[in-house]
Order: sequence, then C-alpha cells, then structure tokens
Amino acid sequence: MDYQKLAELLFPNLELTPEDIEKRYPARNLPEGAKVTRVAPSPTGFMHLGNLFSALVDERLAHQSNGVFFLRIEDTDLKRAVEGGVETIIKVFNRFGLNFDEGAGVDDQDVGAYGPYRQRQRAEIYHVYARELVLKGMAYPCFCTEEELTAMRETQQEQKLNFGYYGQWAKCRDLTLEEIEENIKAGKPYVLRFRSPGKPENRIKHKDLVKGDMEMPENDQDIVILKSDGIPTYHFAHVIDDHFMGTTHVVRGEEWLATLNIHLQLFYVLGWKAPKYVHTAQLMKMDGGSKRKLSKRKDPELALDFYHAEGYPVKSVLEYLMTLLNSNFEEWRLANPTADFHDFQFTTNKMSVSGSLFDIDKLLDVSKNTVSMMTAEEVYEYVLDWAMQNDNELYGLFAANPEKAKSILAIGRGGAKPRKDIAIWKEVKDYVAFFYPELYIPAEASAYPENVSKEDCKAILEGYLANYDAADDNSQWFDKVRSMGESLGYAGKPKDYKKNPDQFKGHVGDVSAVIRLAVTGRTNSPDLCAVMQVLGQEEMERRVREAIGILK
RNA sequence: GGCCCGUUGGUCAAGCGGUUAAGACACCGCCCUUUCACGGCGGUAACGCGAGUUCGAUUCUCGCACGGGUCACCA
Repeated sequence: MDYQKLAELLFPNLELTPEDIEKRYPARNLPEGAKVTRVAPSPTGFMHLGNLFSALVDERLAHQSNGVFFLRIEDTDLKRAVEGGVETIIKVFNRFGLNFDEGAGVDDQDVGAYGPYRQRQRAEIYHVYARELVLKGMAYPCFCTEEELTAMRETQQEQKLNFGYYGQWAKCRDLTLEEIEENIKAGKPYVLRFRSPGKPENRIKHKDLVKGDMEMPENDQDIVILKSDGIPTYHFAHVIDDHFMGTTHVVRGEEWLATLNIHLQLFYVLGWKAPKYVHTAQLMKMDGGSKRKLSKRKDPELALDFYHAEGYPVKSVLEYLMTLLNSNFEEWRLANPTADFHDFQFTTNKMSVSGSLFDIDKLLDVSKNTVSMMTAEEVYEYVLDWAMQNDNELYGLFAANPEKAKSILAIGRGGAKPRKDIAIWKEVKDYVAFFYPELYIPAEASAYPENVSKEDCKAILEGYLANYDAADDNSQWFDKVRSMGESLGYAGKPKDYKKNPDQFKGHVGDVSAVIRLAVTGRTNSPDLCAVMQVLGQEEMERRVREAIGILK
C-alpha cells in the first residue's frame, strides 16, 4: 500500500503540516506545579449537578495551583447543539462562581492563545494528524454501512464474541488503494478508522488520580477517528486538543474509564505524553430500589436551573458539593466556619472512589448553616434578586420597603448562635409572611394551647395590651409577660412548673405561646419582642384585638 | 455476554493488620433556656458472603454475590 498516495487521495487540499501546528501551539509558560484543566461540554445548554460537580474539581485544581482553567466546546455532534447553548453554559458556570481564564466566550468571542476553542473550528488540525496516521499506515477509510455494522454486531452477539470493529471483523482494514479509489469515486461515504496495533491479551497499567492503580486490556478496536463529515469523534478530538491546549489534568466522569485504553493508545502512537486523569465517581440517585448515575434525561430536577428557581443559594450548593468532593472538607469547615471555601486545600486523593447518593436533606442542612452566616443585607440582596424572577408578590413587598425587610431578616442574625430558619430563598416568603398585613393569617381558636383556657387566653391578651410599652427592652418586656402569667397562675420559670406541676396551670412558655399565636398567627416565630418592634404597636394591637374576638 | 470500577449504619463518610469501628445529615430522647430558635449531651444503627495469608483481619490475596459503568459515524 502506498500510504503517501492514500493520504493525498484522502486529504487533497490540506496544506497545513504538523510543524505549522506545533509552532502555533507552543508549550505553556507556567510556574512549577501549575495545573491546566478544562471543562468540555457539548453545547446543549443543559447542565446538571454532575457537570458542576466535575467542573468544580477542574476549577479548584487550576486556580489553587496558579494554573489555567478553560472552556472548550465539544460540538462535534451537530445533533446535540442547541441555539445559545454556549452562552447558557458560560452564564451558569459564572453564576456558580466558576470563571474561565480562557476559552469559548459569549457571542463567539473566544479568549486565549490556544484556540479555537470550539471543535468544529479545529477541523484542519484534526485532519493534519489524521493524515499523519494514514501516512504511517495507522488509519484507513472504512466504507461499511450502518446496516453492515449492525449485522456484524448481531453475528458477534450470536457467537458470543466481543462486539466491535477489530481483527477479522475489520473488513475495510485491508482494502487496496484501487478499491478505495473506486469507492470514493463512486461517492460512497466513509469514515476514517484507526488501525489499532493493540492486542487484548496485553495488559496496560494506568494510575488514576482518583481510582489509583488499575489494569486493563489493550485496545484492539479500530475506532472511528473522523466521521463521514470529516469531523472527529470525541476520542480523537480529546487527544489532539488536550495535547495542544496543554491540559495537564483531565477531569471527567468514570464512564470514560471504559475507553481510556483508546485514549492512552492514541497518545502513544502520536508520540505525545498523556495528561493525568481524574476519573470522578458519579453522582448517584435513588431510583426505585437501587442507585444509578444522574441522568440528564431522567432527572430534570437535578438541572442547575432547578436549584436556581427554587432559590438554593449558590454558596450552599458549592459548599455541599465540596463536602461530597473531599471527605475532609466538613471537618475543615467546622474548624473554619467563616472562611472562604477557596481557602480549603482541595486534593484529588481525598476524593471518593465510589459514587455517592445525592442527599437533599444534607444540602438543606448545609444551606441553613451557610445562610445563617450571612448578614441581613446579604440575604436581602439575594432574596430580592431571586424574587424578582420567581415571586412577584415577595418582590413587591421587599422592594417597596427594604428597611422593613432587612429588619425582619436581622432578627436573630449575627452573634455566636444565629438562627437557622432559612435554607432556600423560596422559604423566605413563608418565613416573613406574618410581618406583612397582606400575607398575615390569624390563628384559629383551636390552634391555641390546650392547657390554657379560653378565658385565660383572653386575660393574657388583654393584660398584654394594657401593659405593652414599645419603649421596653427585651428584659423589661419579658418581665411583664412573666408577671402577668404569674398573676394568672402560670409559673414564671419552666423549672418551677416542672418541679411542681400541680401548683400551676402551666408556665411562661404557654403564656408566650398565646401571645405569639395572637400576634403572628403561628406557634413558631423568631424572638417575640423583636417581632413586636418590627411590626409596630398599632398593627400588634389590631391583631391582638382580633384574636380576642376569635377566641370568643 | 466481554471489559472496567465499586461494596463500612437509612444517607455522606473516617479508617489504610491490633480501635470501645470517628464524624456529619436524618430520626428518637434528655438538658439548657425569659418565649421561638440556637446550643449541649446521649441513643438506635454498619464493615456483602466464603476461603486463604497472619498470633490477629473492616484493612492484604483469591473466589462468589450484589451494585454501577461501558461496549455508536454520542459525548
């Protein structure tokens, strides 16, 4: 076979040479130990938690080492492309605080010296190396049709052989130059296949940064490297791009482990050093009785848009992901409650090897803690921003009177033991509702404590109205509540009641509960005294009178 | 079916030959407390199975079982 002739036949107009390309992409000049990582999604615009999970690893690895974090768009499959997909991807990553140093940008404005960063625009580069392989006799055109391949697979299945295009099954492997010329002249579509030199009985070793040492058989599949439209498959594009873009660490899901032998083989035959691989365990989900990996199609509720719409604070999602990513993160967080998570030293060897189940309860708990550390001002801004897009009523209330909103949010905030009432922004409306007359719902008579008679309830509320003074501080306020309760036969201290339950009707907690019900309409609210101050005397009195009416 | 990865309480997880097998979430109880919270303390609950190596295996080896992944001109 005259490979030179074959190459000319296959790539008649390709003028670029490997030397040109090498010149175009010199090695990166980076400090010792700097890592170069990338996120390489298809431009579907759809992203879920798993994408963020793995991108966070990329980002931390790069930025923790003064390296480069870039975005490459893998648009080799036209079917997956969605209008505006790239913009969406960039927007979502930015929202989660993952900022690219280089790569694809909005409105096709790519940034960086190692572009283009969209694979369709790199066709020539792939062709140059495809031709190199042809020249070495390591790639050949294949004219097999889909039907033929399907038939082949069925036969293999029947004979209980390994599936695929390899060895004896690789029909087009040894076509003569004449046959190839003829087929091409006849206009038959073809793909370019890699002539694999591998033997499955040979084992190759790999050291994965997450999975550790492993072994697998050499690849013997003559995989497709250029599709019939001349665009490369993932395997070929990955090897070429990550080589020339200087990627040092490839972070991807463990589903890629199965084809790693192909990639390693390609790096080897092209004479390049393979990057380090970080095959992350998949995020799993409970489906029926068993775990399975997160799927874009089946789990729309795990789409990042969902978290946005539900008002999961970005910080909380990142915080939770970090706890999944590095087993020692929680411990670190406990020791450094206020530190920025970027100060945490992320390492691949603390990553879990097995897939972890996504636990929304845990996320919620992490989120409560995260939100409890924010100032009222911060919470207000986040909620306002969220409500603008998701809740007009709340937005109206918050925007109309920022001071009131902030003073509500300030109750129980700050200090060593902040309240933990809010996990997601969606809950805020319910949490603040009773402060707003338009959302306040009075409690029904049946909601009042059973051990307090209706007469006592009324007496408490009337006494409360008579004694209330907006100028009282918290302890003065409470002393009044207590002494009023005592005069009605309720213990001033819960302890006294517990010691002698027969001597009292109840304790100050019951008295407070009645007031709380009357003023807020619920059994659970932040510090009552602070609530009164925000509410204002007039509104408070109105509600208490209304409650007295309801209790009749 | 072949190949690859995995298997510690309901969930996430420490552990890396000798431990009363951490911790977090959830759940339950108690305590603290001037209300609601917060917080503190405690409890229920785990090394998939079988061999082997060893004085000794959750930890090492092998087999099995189970779970997951992958076998496209998708990534």
